[in-house]
Amino acid sequence: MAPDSVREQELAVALLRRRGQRVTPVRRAVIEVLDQTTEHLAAEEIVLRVARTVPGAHRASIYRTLSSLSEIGILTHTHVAGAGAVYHLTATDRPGGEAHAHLQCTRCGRLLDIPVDALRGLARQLDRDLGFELEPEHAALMGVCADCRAASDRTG
Amino acid sequence: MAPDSVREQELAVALLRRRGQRVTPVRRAVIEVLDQTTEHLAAEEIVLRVARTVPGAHRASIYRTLSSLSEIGILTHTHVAGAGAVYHLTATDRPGGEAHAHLQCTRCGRLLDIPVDALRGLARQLDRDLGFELEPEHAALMGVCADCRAASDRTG
DNA sequence: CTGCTTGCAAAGTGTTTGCAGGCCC
DNA sequence: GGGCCTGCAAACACTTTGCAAGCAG
Repeated sequence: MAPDSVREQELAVALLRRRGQRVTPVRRAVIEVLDQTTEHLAAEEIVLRVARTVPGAHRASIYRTLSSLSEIGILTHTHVAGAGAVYHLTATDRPGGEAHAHLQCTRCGRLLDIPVDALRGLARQLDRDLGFELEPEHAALMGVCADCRAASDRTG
Repeated sequence: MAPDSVREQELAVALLRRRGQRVTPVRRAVIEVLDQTTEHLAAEEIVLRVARTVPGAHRASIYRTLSSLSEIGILTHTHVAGAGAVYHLTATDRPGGEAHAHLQCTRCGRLLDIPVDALRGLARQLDRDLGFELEPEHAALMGVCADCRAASDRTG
């Protein structure tokens, strides 16, 4: 495991403590699982992976953990069509961990990341016009990805 | 019922026929329910309202209808956090039926409409950079609404 | 020790599916 | 009449909840 990862996990753990939350094996495991990937994992997938290090860990505890960690801001979750919520560590300075927004293809369901900067203009506009504070990381924009467009061009 | 509504429904029915789909009481009822409101209705709410005109209508049939009508393009659905999908008639020229995108508040869950024009610039950018065709009506952007921001300003 | 967290089981919500019969066209 | 749609019931996927025991601090 890269030193960066260890540091990342410790930061998260420290944040937990600072918020008066307890550091338990389940919580450590959830953080570790999410720290070991840049993917967006569904709760069920996290359950599976946590089971590898904490065999007894129960589904419900993990859901509760995901919820607590999201509240504190350690995790970010996005609701995607057809798959419930997906989770990832809130972006920090770790490599590949830049803040990003999400695009989802309505045809193939694939999830794409885009830099939050792409939404900066829109965010400013919504704030100015409606007083709405956009949370770009939380955004899930739907549409048709390049591959699926190409496919339908061929089909007619 | 306004003449506009009647015409709107007939357009939908005609479109159904044109696509070789059958026009049944359940389908008529679903279209009628959605035509009588500008709200975004959850499937379950549609089930309730359809029951008023077609008492025997079954949940499953209505879900299947919602899915068929969405495929044809008569309906548009948006996935919202914590409430599954919400449906509305695809925007046409009817009053209050302009195409719109959706904002959802992460605090209070409220759904706000914004004109699709607000996303025009972003859509162009995504198309140019990624070949991604944004479907603005399908978009559900998350953030904090003005009311909730005001509330948290007060609370600290 | 105190009480936040966990494990367990069951219920809850939202949606889908297989099948036989019914109705639209 | 042929076959798309419907009603029914059960299954499904995802998540939440009440409770007693356990462990972190």
